[in-house]
Amino acid sequence: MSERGRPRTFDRTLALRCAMEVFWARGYEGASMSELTAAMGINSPSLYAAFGSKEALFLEATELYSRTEGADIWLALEEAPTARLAIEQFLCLTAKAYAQTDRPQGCLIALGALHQDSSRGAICDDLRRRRAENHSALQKRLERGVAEGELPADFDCGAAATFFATVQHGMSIQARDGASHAALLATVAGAMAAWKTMAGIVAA
Amino acid sequence: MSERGRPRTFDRTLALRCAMEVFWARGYEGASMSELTAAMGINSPSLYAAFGSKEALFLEATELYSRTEGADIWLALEEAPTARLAIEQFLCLTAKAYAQTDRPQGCLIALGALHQDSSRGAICDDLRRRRAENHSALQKRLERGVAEGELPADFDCGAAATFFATVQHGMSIQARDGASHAALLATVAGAMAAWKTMAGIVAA
DNA sequence: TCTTTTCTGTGTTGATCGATACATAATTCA
DNA sequence: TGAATTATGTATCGATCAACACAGAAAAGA
Repeated sequence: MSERGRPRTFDRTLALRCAMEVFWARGYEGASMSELTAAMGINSPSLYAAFGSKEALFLEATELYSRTEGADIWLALEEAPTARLAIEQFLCLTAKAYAQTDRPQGCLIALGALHQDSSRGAICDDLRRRRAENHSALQKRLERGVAEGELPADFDCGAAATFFATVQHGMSIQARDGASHAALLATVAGAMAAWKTMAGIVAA
Repeated sequence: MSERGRPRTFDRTLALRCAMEVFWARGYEGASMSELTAAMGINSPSLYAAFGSKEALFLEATELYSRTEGADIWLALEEAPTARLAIEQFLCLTAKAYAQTDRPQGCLIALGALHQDSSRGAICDDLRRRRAENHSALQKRLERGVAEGELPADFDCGAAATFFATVQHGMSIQARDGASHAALLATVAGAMAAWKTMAGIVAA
């Protein structure tokens, strides 16, 4: 915990947030070191001293993204009184977040590194793991709905979680195409229209 | 139509198909010239003589992709007897295509260039235009369903087209995560579960 | 004050990027 | 056959990539 040596002249967390925005807008390999250092307001050696490598910086940036940008969405999923409201809140908050124009559109975790490359397997694996965690969170919330009697016992929580996660991923591409909040809500409405049938048919 | 000069020693169409697969797997900027020339079996000057530039090659590759890989999906959309079957076929054929393991997973047009960059606006614009065309094709098929009395007059064809197009885009990411055919069909089932509600609520 | 430690800015590294110069080979036209 | 034309292979081009060497600057401990 000592502070020997020359102190850092930049805010590490703030610099990380700037890096996150660059990765968010450009993707992992689309973000060049010069673009990153320019956005962070530091020189390349300072970046490497503070974060290790471009790859390590990206992993820290996605971790920050998960903790900040995605927090309210996944919190709402847990705290909504019913599974149906949980999914609806989850999708509506996604639509709201993806439509904001003061930041990159869509999701860093969904779009950050879709093209596998031998040299960046760790990046792809990390994002894939986070997407799998999101799917798991959806599935668990649905299973809670089953346990609480809201959904029928034979409701296929895994398949439903896959569907809603896929809709959210599609919304990232939709947002990248410049979709408005209203257009994203049209997708949400479509996804929620499936709810009644999914829960009902199995129950009937 | 003359054939003056030394004849080309490679099959231009075959080389283009190889380039298409590289772009499909790696994305536009993820595909390097050395990777492209290796896959095409030619040297860099031959590539530039035959196609002009990396950007022009990509545009030709996406055109080939549209005409070949996507053809049956969009043909089924037009030829299905009802709008409902058209959408179902559209999604089922998508699931089948995206799950094939002998080619890259997901859609080249959906995933080819998601990260806007000043130096490749033409690429993004072209793919965005093709995605908009796909949305338009879905909307027109739904409007035909309205005209033919299958769907209520006030059915929101634009919103529904947005929803189904978004589901298809999400399936590209799902496929990139290694989803099986069955997993993709779970998403299709979810999307089709929305149909009854979407058509019914408006009609009621 | 002096040593140690850590950070900063300049400048540069080898590798790779997309794209070509150039000489040669292979074909058509005259 | 010879001139014109086009493709091929080798060998690069300048620019940019991610990453780092190095010397000087700024702090703490002695």
